[in-house]
Amino acid sequence: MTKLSNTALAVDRLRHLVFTGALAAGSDHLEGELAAQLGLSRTPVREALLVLESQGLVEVRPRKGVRITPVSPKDMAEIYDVLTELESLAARRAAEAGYDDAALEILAETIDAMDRALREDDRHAWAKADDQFHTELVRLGQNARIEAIVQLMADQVRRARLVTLYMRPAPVQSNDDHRQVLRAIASGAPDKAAMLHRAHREAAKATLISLLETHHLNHL
Amino acid sequence: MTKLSNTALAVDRLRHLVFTGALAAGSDHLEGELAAQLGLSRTPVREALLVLESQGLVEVRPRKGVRITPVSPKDMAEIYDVLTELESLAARRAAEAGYDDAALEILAETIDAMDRALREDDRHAWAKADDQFHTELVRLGQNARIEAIVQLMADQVRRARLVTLYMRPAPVQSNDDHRQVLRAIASGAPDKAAMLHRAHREAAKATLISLLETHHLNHL
DNA sequence: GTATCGATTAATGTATACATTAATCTGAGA
DNA sequence: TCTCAGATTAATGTATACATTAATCGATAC
Repeated sequence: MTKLSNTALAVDRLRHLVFTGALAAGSDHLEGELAAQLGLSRTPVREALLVLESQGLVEVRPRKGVRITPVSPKDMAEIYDVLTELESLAARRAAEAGYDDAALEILAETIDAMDRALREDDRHAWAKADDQFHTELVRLGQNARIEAIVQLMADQVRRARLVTLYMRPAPVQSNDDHRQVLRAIASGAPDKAAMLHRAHREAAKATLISLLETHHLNHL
Repeated sequence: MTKLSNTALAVDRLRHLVFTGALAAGSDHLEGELAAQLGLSRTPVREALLVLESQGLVEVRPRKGVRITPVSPKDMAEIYDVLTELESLAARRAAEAGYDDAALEILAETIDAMDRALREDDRHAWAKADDQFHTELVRLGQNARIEAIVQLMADQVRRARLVTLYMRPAPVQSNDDHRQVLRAIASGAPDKAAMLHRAHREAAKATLISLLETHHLNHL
């Protein structure tokens, strides 16, 4: 196991604190306090905060502390729009690439895992498998920039899901959507794959936004 | 004029050095040397390099110096694919927004500037106005994340244009494309605006890639 | 009572000294 | 001659001391 630099370590641990909600959205924190909390000097913590800022997770506001960036319903709409466009292109490119069943094995497995999670009513396992489907789909699209951007956007969605995961009925439709997208890719139908995936993301966007608005969740 | 921090200053100056080619693509540089060159200590330079790394302009490679990230034709294809998707959505959203002529004034002006530049055969002025069109288009799309991502991708394109700007015939078609996109937005035709802009970007991608390949420009 | 100017202070910004590390060099032994 | 262990070294990584700055508090003048 190769040793991490303290900066990399600080990035990991701060990300974890944000994603678990230990550092709440909208809250402010001083560099010195965060450094003390992590048992490091300010230098690696400052560097970590710059990285997290470029990932959109915090805002460094001189003399006011770093703020954990809150995400509003409008932000979520923006994020889903980006995901919709870029993942749909990835689905198209994956279908164009002519992958055989072996190459699509991982994608198929994520759908199986989602089915299993749904049967056992394990939402966390479902969310994890759902993430893996989207990650693998984008990987198959063979565009490193799309992979990186989608990863950033997915991070933000994950923060919202902390709150919403248990609020809605079992996401049966998603599993079905994924299966259809996989079929379109396997059969080499780019337009169909793109269109199906677009519909999948647009439906997810509508569901999430209305959930956030209904529950008055204005900053996650 | 509000004073910049040395970190922000280092970001600006290093970006400038990269965009002018003073720091060549693929070249390696030590933190200490860059700091000396800028007349700063290593601390703000290190911080600036982290920012530039998140922008995809450099890669920090411990003990080997920071490398100015080279951009290959494959990279350019990736970049254009991202631009195509996100800008086309922006064009669609701009058309949906129902802007009046006053709100579209800036966009129209950039096209006039492109026409003028073309008449005077001033390629730099043309490129600048072209950038402004795309920036303004995306602004009208009202998605801050798309604005940020497009800005990053456009930065990379700018590096390639350093080399290619004078290699090809006068870009007459672009001005016409822009005018058509503007018309579609002004007349509130989202599908048409998106489709026209997509075609515009796809044509630009094809032109650039073939130019790079013809001239064997494998890392810019 | 209020507004403004200045002192105070608490935070970030910066330089620097030092620790750590991985690449290179060197020399002894096979 | 080749290999490998250890020393050397040149770079980055980290802590810390100090400089700078903007917010706050308070005193004074109106």
